[in-house]
Amino acid sequence: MIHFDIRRIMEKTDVLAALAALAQDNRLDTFRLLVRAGPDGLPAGQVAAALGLPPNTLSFHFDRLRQAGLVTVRRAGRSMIYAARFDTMRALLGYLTENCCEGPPNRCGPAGKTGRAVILSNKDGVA
Amino acid sequence: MIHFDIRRIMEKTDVLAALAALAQDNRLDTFRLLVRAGPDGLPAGQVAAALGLPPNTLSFHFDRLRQAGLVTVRRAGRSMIYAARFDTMRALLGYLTENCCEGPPNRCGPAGKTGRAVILSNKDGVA
DNA sequence: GGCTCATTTCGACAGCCGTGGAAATAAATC
DNA sequence: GATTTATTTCCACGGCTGTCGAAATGAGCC
Repeated sequence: MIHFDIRRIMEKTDVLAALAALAQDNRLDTFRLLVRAGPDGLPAGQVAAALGLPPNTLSFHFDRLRQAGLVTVRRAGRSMIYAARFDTMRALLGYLTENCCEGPPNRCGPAGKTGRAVILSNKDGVA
Repeated sequence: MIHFDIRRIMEKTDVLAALAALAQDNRLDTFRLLVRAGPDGLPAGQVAAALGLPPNTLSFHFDRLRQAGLVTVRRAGRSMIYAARFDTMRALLGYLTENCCEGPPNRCGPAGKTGRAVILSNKDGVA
């Protein structure tokens, strides 16, 4: 049996756009909300209400997310319905895993397995 | 048998910092280079040479990466040696997978399995 | 101590970002 | 067509970002 795995590898420029889109408080919240909402998405107003953002500000952020390929829009009556694009998110994770997690050898397999403790938030970054 | 999986979950603020740190051309390049270099890291000058960046500019970016917890520094003679922090990267991927990839149900399992094609870079984001 | 090499800090600058008020557009409802 | 509702576009503003020249720091070497 043959698998069609015709999946375009994400270009670095796309990755940068997606990262920049998610690297903002309100946008990350927005995207997470859409993710939880699933593929049917949510009307803009509902997101605005949930996050307590003025509609024009939110519109600005939606535009960023859309240009980064992280959400889709469709119109339903007078509402604009935004939905997360899981394919892009998956591609982003793929890129990060492949390019930013594997020295030789892969250092980003599931962490728990080895029983090694992972201490985070060492802001100084001094070893 | 008992596993010690004592791993601090990344806070949203840490996630934002890491995303912002990676969402920049030169910094993403820098980090990828360090990842490929593995846990021994690379002296700053070597990175500067590889990427063709003036040393002060690179220093600026290293600082961002360090504050985001994505790299460590140690001094060796007169060189500063930077190394990628795989634990942070792993935590970031964990956060993104959990918070930005699972609607109900998880939509970010490995893509190829279903044979579904994944078309990317639809900049318009119109379905 | 003086000299050189590696890197960081300082200071300045143009440009992008996030925000929100006000006006414009788009669609339903009467 | 007029009104209401949902959302976007326009505009302006303060603040942060990325860059780089110039000076400062730090470490090895003679």
